[in-house]
Parts: sequence; structure tokens; C-alpha cells
Amino acid sequence: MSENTKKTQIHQAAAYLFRKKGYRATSMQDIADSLDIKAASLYNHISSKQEILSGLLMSLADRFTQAMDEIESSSLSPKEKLEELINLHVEITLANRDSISLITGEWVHLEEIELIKYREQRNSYEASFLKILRQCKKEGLIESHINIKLALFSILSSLHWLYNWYNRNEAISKVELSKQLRQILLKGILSDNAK
Amino acid sequence: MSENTKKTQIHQAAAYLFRKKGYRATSMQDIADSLDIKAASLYNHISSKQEILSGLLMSLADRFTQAMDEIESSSLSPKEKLEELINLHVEITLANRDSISLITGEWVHLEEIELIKYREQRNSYEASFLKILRQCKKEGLIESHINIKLALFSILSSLHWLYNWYNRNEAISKVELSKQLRQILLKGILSDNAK
DNA sequence: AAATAAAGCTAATAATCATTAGTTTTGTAC
DNA sequence: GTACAAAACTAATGATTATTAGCTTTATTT
Repeated sequence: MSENTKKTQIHQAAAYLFRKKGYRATSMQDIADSLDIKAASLYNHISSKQEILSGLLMSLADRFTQAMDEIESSSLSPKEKLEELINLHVEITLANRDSISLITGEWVHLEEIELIKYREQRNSYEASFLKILRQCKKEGLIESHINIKLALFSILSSLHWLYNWYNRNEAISKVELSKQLRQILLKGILSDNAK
Repeated sequence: MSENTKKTQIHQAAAYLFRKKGYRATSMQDIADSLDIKAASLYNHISSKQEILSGLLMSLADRFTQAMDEIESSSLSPKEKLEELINLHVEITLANRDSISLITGEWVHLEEIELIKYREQRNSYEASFLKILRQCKKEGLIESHINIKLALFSILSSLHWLYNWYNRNEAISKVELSKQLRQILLKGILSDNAK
């Protein structure tokens, strides 16, 4: 899976550049330069710039969607599902440090069907996430006065921006990162006696 | 301040488009079209596309910087400072619903000195924010085992993405929004007996 | 109404860019 | 070493874009 073909090299180089400069500001020249070939040669391996973007994004979307399906249909408790979702984001973020950045903004440059498909998957993912949060609330795990949609948004914001933090800071293990995020996102940062 | 001159109209129209399509994908044509004039006519009021972007971003950066200075040098307790910062983000977000979106990604398209200045202000802002969090920790308000930099990043992620949530959801008052964010970001979403 | 300034318009420029066509080089199989 | 396919290159195309120059219209002041 995902061997080191020229096509995947192009995708990786593009991901790096898309992350650093954005999709529109990255030219085929730029991508070709970073691979030491001419721009036209790229087309022996890929069919368009747009295809690169959608390849990167849809592959991520599929991973999220598939993992969510598994978690949803598992026998885990709502709270455990929540924790599993945090693990999932950490996992995918660390495994796709460049392309993951595209999900915060660059996805708007998808075109036609791909854009629609991407939006659908994202909405569906968020809806599933929300459902799990609601289950937590029903079970009394979440303070009753909390706006659950706002909580969802807040958690997702942090998880989406993880990539941004990760490259800027000292090494931290995957396990420790997940643990810290569970604490911060779910239990908050203030200690009990401060409440 | 900020009267309804043609220049501010251009800035507003551009902010809307930059938000929706991104800086690079927005042409001067697009901006002109939305104001029912020709692209070349824009230059009677502004001197370049880049100037629009930097105008929008630096004005926001200045507001954040100035407010942070006031909060830092106030006699508020660290915890009150934290709460005041949340208020600040809510305030600025609701007052600048389009341009605020640029701080998550479009700032990379700033050029030369403006880019450097923007980065400096952002770093300085984050450093001040971090200092306040450290004070909280020193006073025992924050659980001792929490990675404080990660907490900072998490809080800022949510605050930066607030604009994204706000336009997608039912009306909520500024006061209520601040209160909810204080709860979610500082005290977490899980109820005490769930811990 | 004459004069001036503000704000619009048309037309052109020079640069960039994604993509295609056609050709040559490189590597592999027989 | 000849044949074939993969992958590179050169050169060109057509579209888009930000910006400028020069001109005309509109609004304001005297």
C-alpha cells in the first residue's frame, strides 16, 4: 500500500508545498522543481493538479470515515468512543503530517463532484461525532448545561490543528499526546479546587 | 473610525471573498464585480491586492496586540486574565466575521516586511498568552501534569475557529458564547462524577 | 457656469500557469 | 543488440491575472 512510486513521490512533494504555500500558490513548476524534473514530465504520472489535491484529501476523508464506522458500530461505551476518536486523530495526524493540513482550509479548492463528496463525508463524520457526544450527555457524563454543538466544534478545532502544533514543539510520544488531549479536551485544564 | 468610504467597501468585499475562496483564488475582477465596478477602478482607492490583505490582517493583529497589552498590565488575577482573553476573541470574532477567518491560513500570503511583522506579533501574542497560563499553573489553578504548551495550542485552536462555527449555528448571544467557552475550554466538558 | 477633484472606463502589458503535442532518452525483456 | 515501454525533455498554447496609462464622466466647490 502506497509504495514509493513516482506518483506517490509527487503526492508527497505536493502535500509539502500545498501545506507551506497553499494549493493555488503552488505551481506545477514548484512541484517538479522539488523532484528535479520538468513540469511537463509530471503528466506522465498524474493527470492534473486537481487530481493530486483530491487524491490527498479523499484518502484522508476515507480513513476518517472508515474508522468512524468501526468506532460507531463497536461495543465501546460512549466515553470510550470519544477517547478512541482522539486516538484516531492523533494517529492520522502523525502519519500524514503534510496532507492533514489540507483539511483546515485547502479543501475549498476541490472541484465539482469531489468537493461535494468531500463535504458530504465531513458532514457525516461530524454528525457521527455529535451523536456520540449526545450519548455521553444522555448518560450524564457531560455537564447538562453545556452547548453540545459548541463542544464538538471546540474539540474538532483542536484536533484539526494538531498538525500545526506538532511540528513546532519538542518530541512527544503518540501515547502521551493522546493522554494529554483526553485530559485537556474532555476534563479541562483547571484543577478541581479552582472550580 | 472605519467610515463607509469606497476603500472600506473594497476591504469588506475582499474579506468576504478571501474568506470564501482564499486570497490567491480571488481575483481583482471578483472584488470589482461584487462592487459593480471595473477591476481597474479599484486602483483609484487602493494601491494593490496585497495592500488589502495586509490592511485586513494587520488591523486585526493590532487589536489583539493592544488588548493583550492592556490585559497583561492590568491588576486582574491570572484566572481573570484568561477569562478576559476568551472574551476578547469572542468580541473580535463577532465584530470581524469575514476578516478574522484570514488568521487561520491566508496570512501566509503576506509578503516581505508585513509577513515578518505579522509573525512577530503573533509570536508575541502567543508568548504572552503562555505566560498567563504559566501563572495559573504556579498558583495551582491548573492541574500540575498538564502540558501547558499543548493547552495553549488547544485553546487558541478553538478560539481561532470560532468564526467557522458561529456562522453555521443558531444565534447565541455574545455573553452566552463567552460563558460556554470558558466552561468548555477551561473546565472541560465531562461532569465531575465522570472523572 | 467654470474649475477642480474624485471615480469611473477602455485598452494594453507583461507575467504566470496548467496542460498538450511531439520528440528523445533510459531501462528492461527477449 | 533489437524491440518496447516508461519517463524524461522542448516548445507551444491559451487562459488568467495584477497593474498601468490615458481618457471620460460625475460630483463638488467657487
